[in-house]
Amino acid sequence: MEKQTITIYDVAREAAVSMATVSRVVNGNPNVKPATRKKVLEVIDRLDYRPNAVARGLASKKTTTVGVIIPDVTNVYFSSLARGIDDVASMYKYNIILANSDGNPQKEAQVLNTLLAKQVDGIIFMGNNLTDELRAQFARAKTPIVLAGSVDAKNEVESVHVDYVAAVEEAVADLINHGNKRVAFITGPMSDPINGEYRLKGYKNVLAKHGIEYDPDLVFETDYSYRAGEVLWPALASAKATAAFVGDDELACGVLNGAKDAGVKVPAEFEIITSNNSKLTEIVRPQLSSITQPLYDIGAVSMRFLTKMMNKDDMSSAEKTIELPYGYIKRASTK
Amino acid sequence: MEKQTITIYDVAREAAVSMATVSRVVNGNPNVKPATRKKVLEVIDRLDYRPNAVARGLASKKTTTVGVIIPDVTNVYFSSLARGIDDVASMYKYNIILANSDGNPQKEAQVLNTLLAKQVDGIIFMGNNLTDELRAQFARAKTPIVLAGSVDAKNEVESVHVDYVAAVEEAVADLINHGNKRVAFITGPMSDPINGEYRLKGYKNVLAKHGIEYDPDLVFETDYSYRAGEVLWPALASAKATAAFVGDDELACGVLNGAKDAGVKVPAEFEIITSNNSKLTEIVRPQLSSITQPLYDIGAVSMRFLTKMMNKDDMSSAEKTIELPYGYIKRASTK
DNA sequence: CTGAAAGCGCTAACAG
DNA sequence: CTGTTAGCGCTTTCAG
Repeated sequence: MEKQTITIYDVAREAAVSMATVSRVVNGNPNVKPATRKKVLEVIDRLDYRPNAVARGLASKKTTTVGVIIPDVTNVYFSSLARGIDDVASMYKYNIILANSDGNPQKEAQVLNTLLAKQVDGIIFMGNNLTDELRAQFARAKTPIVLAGSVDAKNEVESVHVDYVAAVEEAVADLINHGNKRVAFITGPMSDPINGEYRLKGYKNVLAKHGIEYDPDLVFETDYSYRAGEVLWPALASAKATAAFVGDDELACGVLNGAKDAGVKVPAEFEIITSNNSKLTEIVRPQLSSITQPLYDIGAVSMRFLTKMMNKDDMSSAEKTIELPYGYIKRASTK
Repeated sequence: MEKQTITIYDVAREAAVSMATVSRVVNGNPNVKPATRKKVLEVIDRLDYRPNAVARGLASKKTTTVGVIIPDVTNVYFSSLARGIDDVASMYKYNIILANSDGNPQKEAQVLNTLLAKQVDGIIFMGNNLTDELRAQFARAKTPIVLAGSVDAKNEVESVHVDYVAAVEEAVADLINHGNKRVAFITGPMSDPINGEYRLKGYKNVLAKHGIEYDPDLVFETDYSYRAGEVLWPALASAKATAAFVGDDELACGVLNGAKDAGVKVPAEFEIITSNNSKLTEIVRPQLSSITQPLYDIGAVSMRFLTKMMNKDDMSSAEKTIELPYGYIKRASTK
């Protein structure tokens, strides 16, 4: 019942060379005579030798694995990022340790700790709200970190995302150009700077640009759920909103269905623009017009960025923030 | 610029004890005098010492990380399982290395290899179709493995899932009881035994039980996509189907919308039952009746199962297969 | 209850 | 081009 692990030493003995040589061929070091390389390779194959990555990690101080902190894999927004991350990670021979945090600062801190204990070479963080404590922990850790699809309000840690301000400006401007004077602003928690800072700023900007006064009654802060949107209609109606910008697709589907269930015609009587262009936007009827974000790419670029940071210790020259282009797709929920 | 890592040795020196003692307190070994424990703890705290999990892994031959092979995190079915897995994993102090395989046998084999190289303590595999080669690789590896929400047609590998045969029987029986004589069977690839073997068997069973002849024209093998379902209506119509069992929610949404767009009334003229009860079922109109599977629980139970396997080497007594109960929820897409 | 010492399997100088 | 020799940081007997 023993777990007869065969080691580099076994290979060395069988091939009648030193461990160093075996190590060299395993790591593709060119300084090995083709003949001996061939011999070693044969033995490796015969013995079915598989290098122990843990030992290698201890000796080389590199684990070729990166930690990924995600609020919830079940959320398509984040899982899309995660997919992008994993794809380029494996492209660069890295593996991903995935940990759900529920956006809970306590869990995030805890997870970050075990990730560091496991000696990950880098970390990708997705989270709505970067607390000061966490930022401090990041600073202390000498491990490269990048925020994916998230922002650091204080801009201290590197990140990749889209220009949320501009995206919202464009969306809301469209709504206003359709004649809407009262456009609702519906998002998740304002504690997330994406909502409370950038998107809101964009919203206010366009309003000002069009000489419309900002009315707090048109701002709805909810959580990111279908249900939250579904029950929102009465409130929207009494606020006399005739259109809405929504910060999340699931939430938008709820708003849409809530309105429809109340007999409201979309887009004739009420227009909706959502933010993530996930599959949901095409599944509901009418299909939702949406800001488009290159979710997969944000993940992919984040990981690519991280690989660069993990290679050179000198990143001083590079920008801390990478902004990817957003877009807009018109569907049937707007005129 | 140096990465001043502080080790167990530093702690030992500062606390004026041996490494062994430090190790004991770190690992909660009771054989330490409270006084010395306290002293060590203080030093650990003062030095901000964090045990190196890699070194620990090498010495103890346990990494407290398990590998998770998933077709695509972006798919809600699988990400739900993954969430369940991660939650109980972290409950047991394990971390997850998550790797996407796209259900591609080659990638699966490759990923499995690197997972083993990284000395994971166990593996959870989600995949549609377990090839013989992979099964062989599993057998060779001395690492515990369990299939989550997936089946091994040959029943050699431990797994947890629902009774697919019975679930489909129930769903289709319901449709037949509503007077439907021609019920379509729409699923993803038949190469997945869940579809080609279990579900299809369930479908045929009920048909037989109700004296209805099996008609291959009513069987639609597509891929798991919204689009695939959307374009299916013409074929369904010409096959004279009046109801359908669908093996995937996204696919079902496509079928539903395709039918609706063709002016078909659901459920009056066409009934639909889908299989995974994901959020999608509640977002479309009419909402979809669905078989319910405890996805999160399947993941959670799989991981729990795995922890048991990782602890005792003796698993001979236990069942290889854990079957979780499925359910059925009636919504508006059936009469 | 505590310490000494031998590795875990591999990489990385450093010689040659 | 190849071998020797130290470790990497921690766990784990084995003594005492």
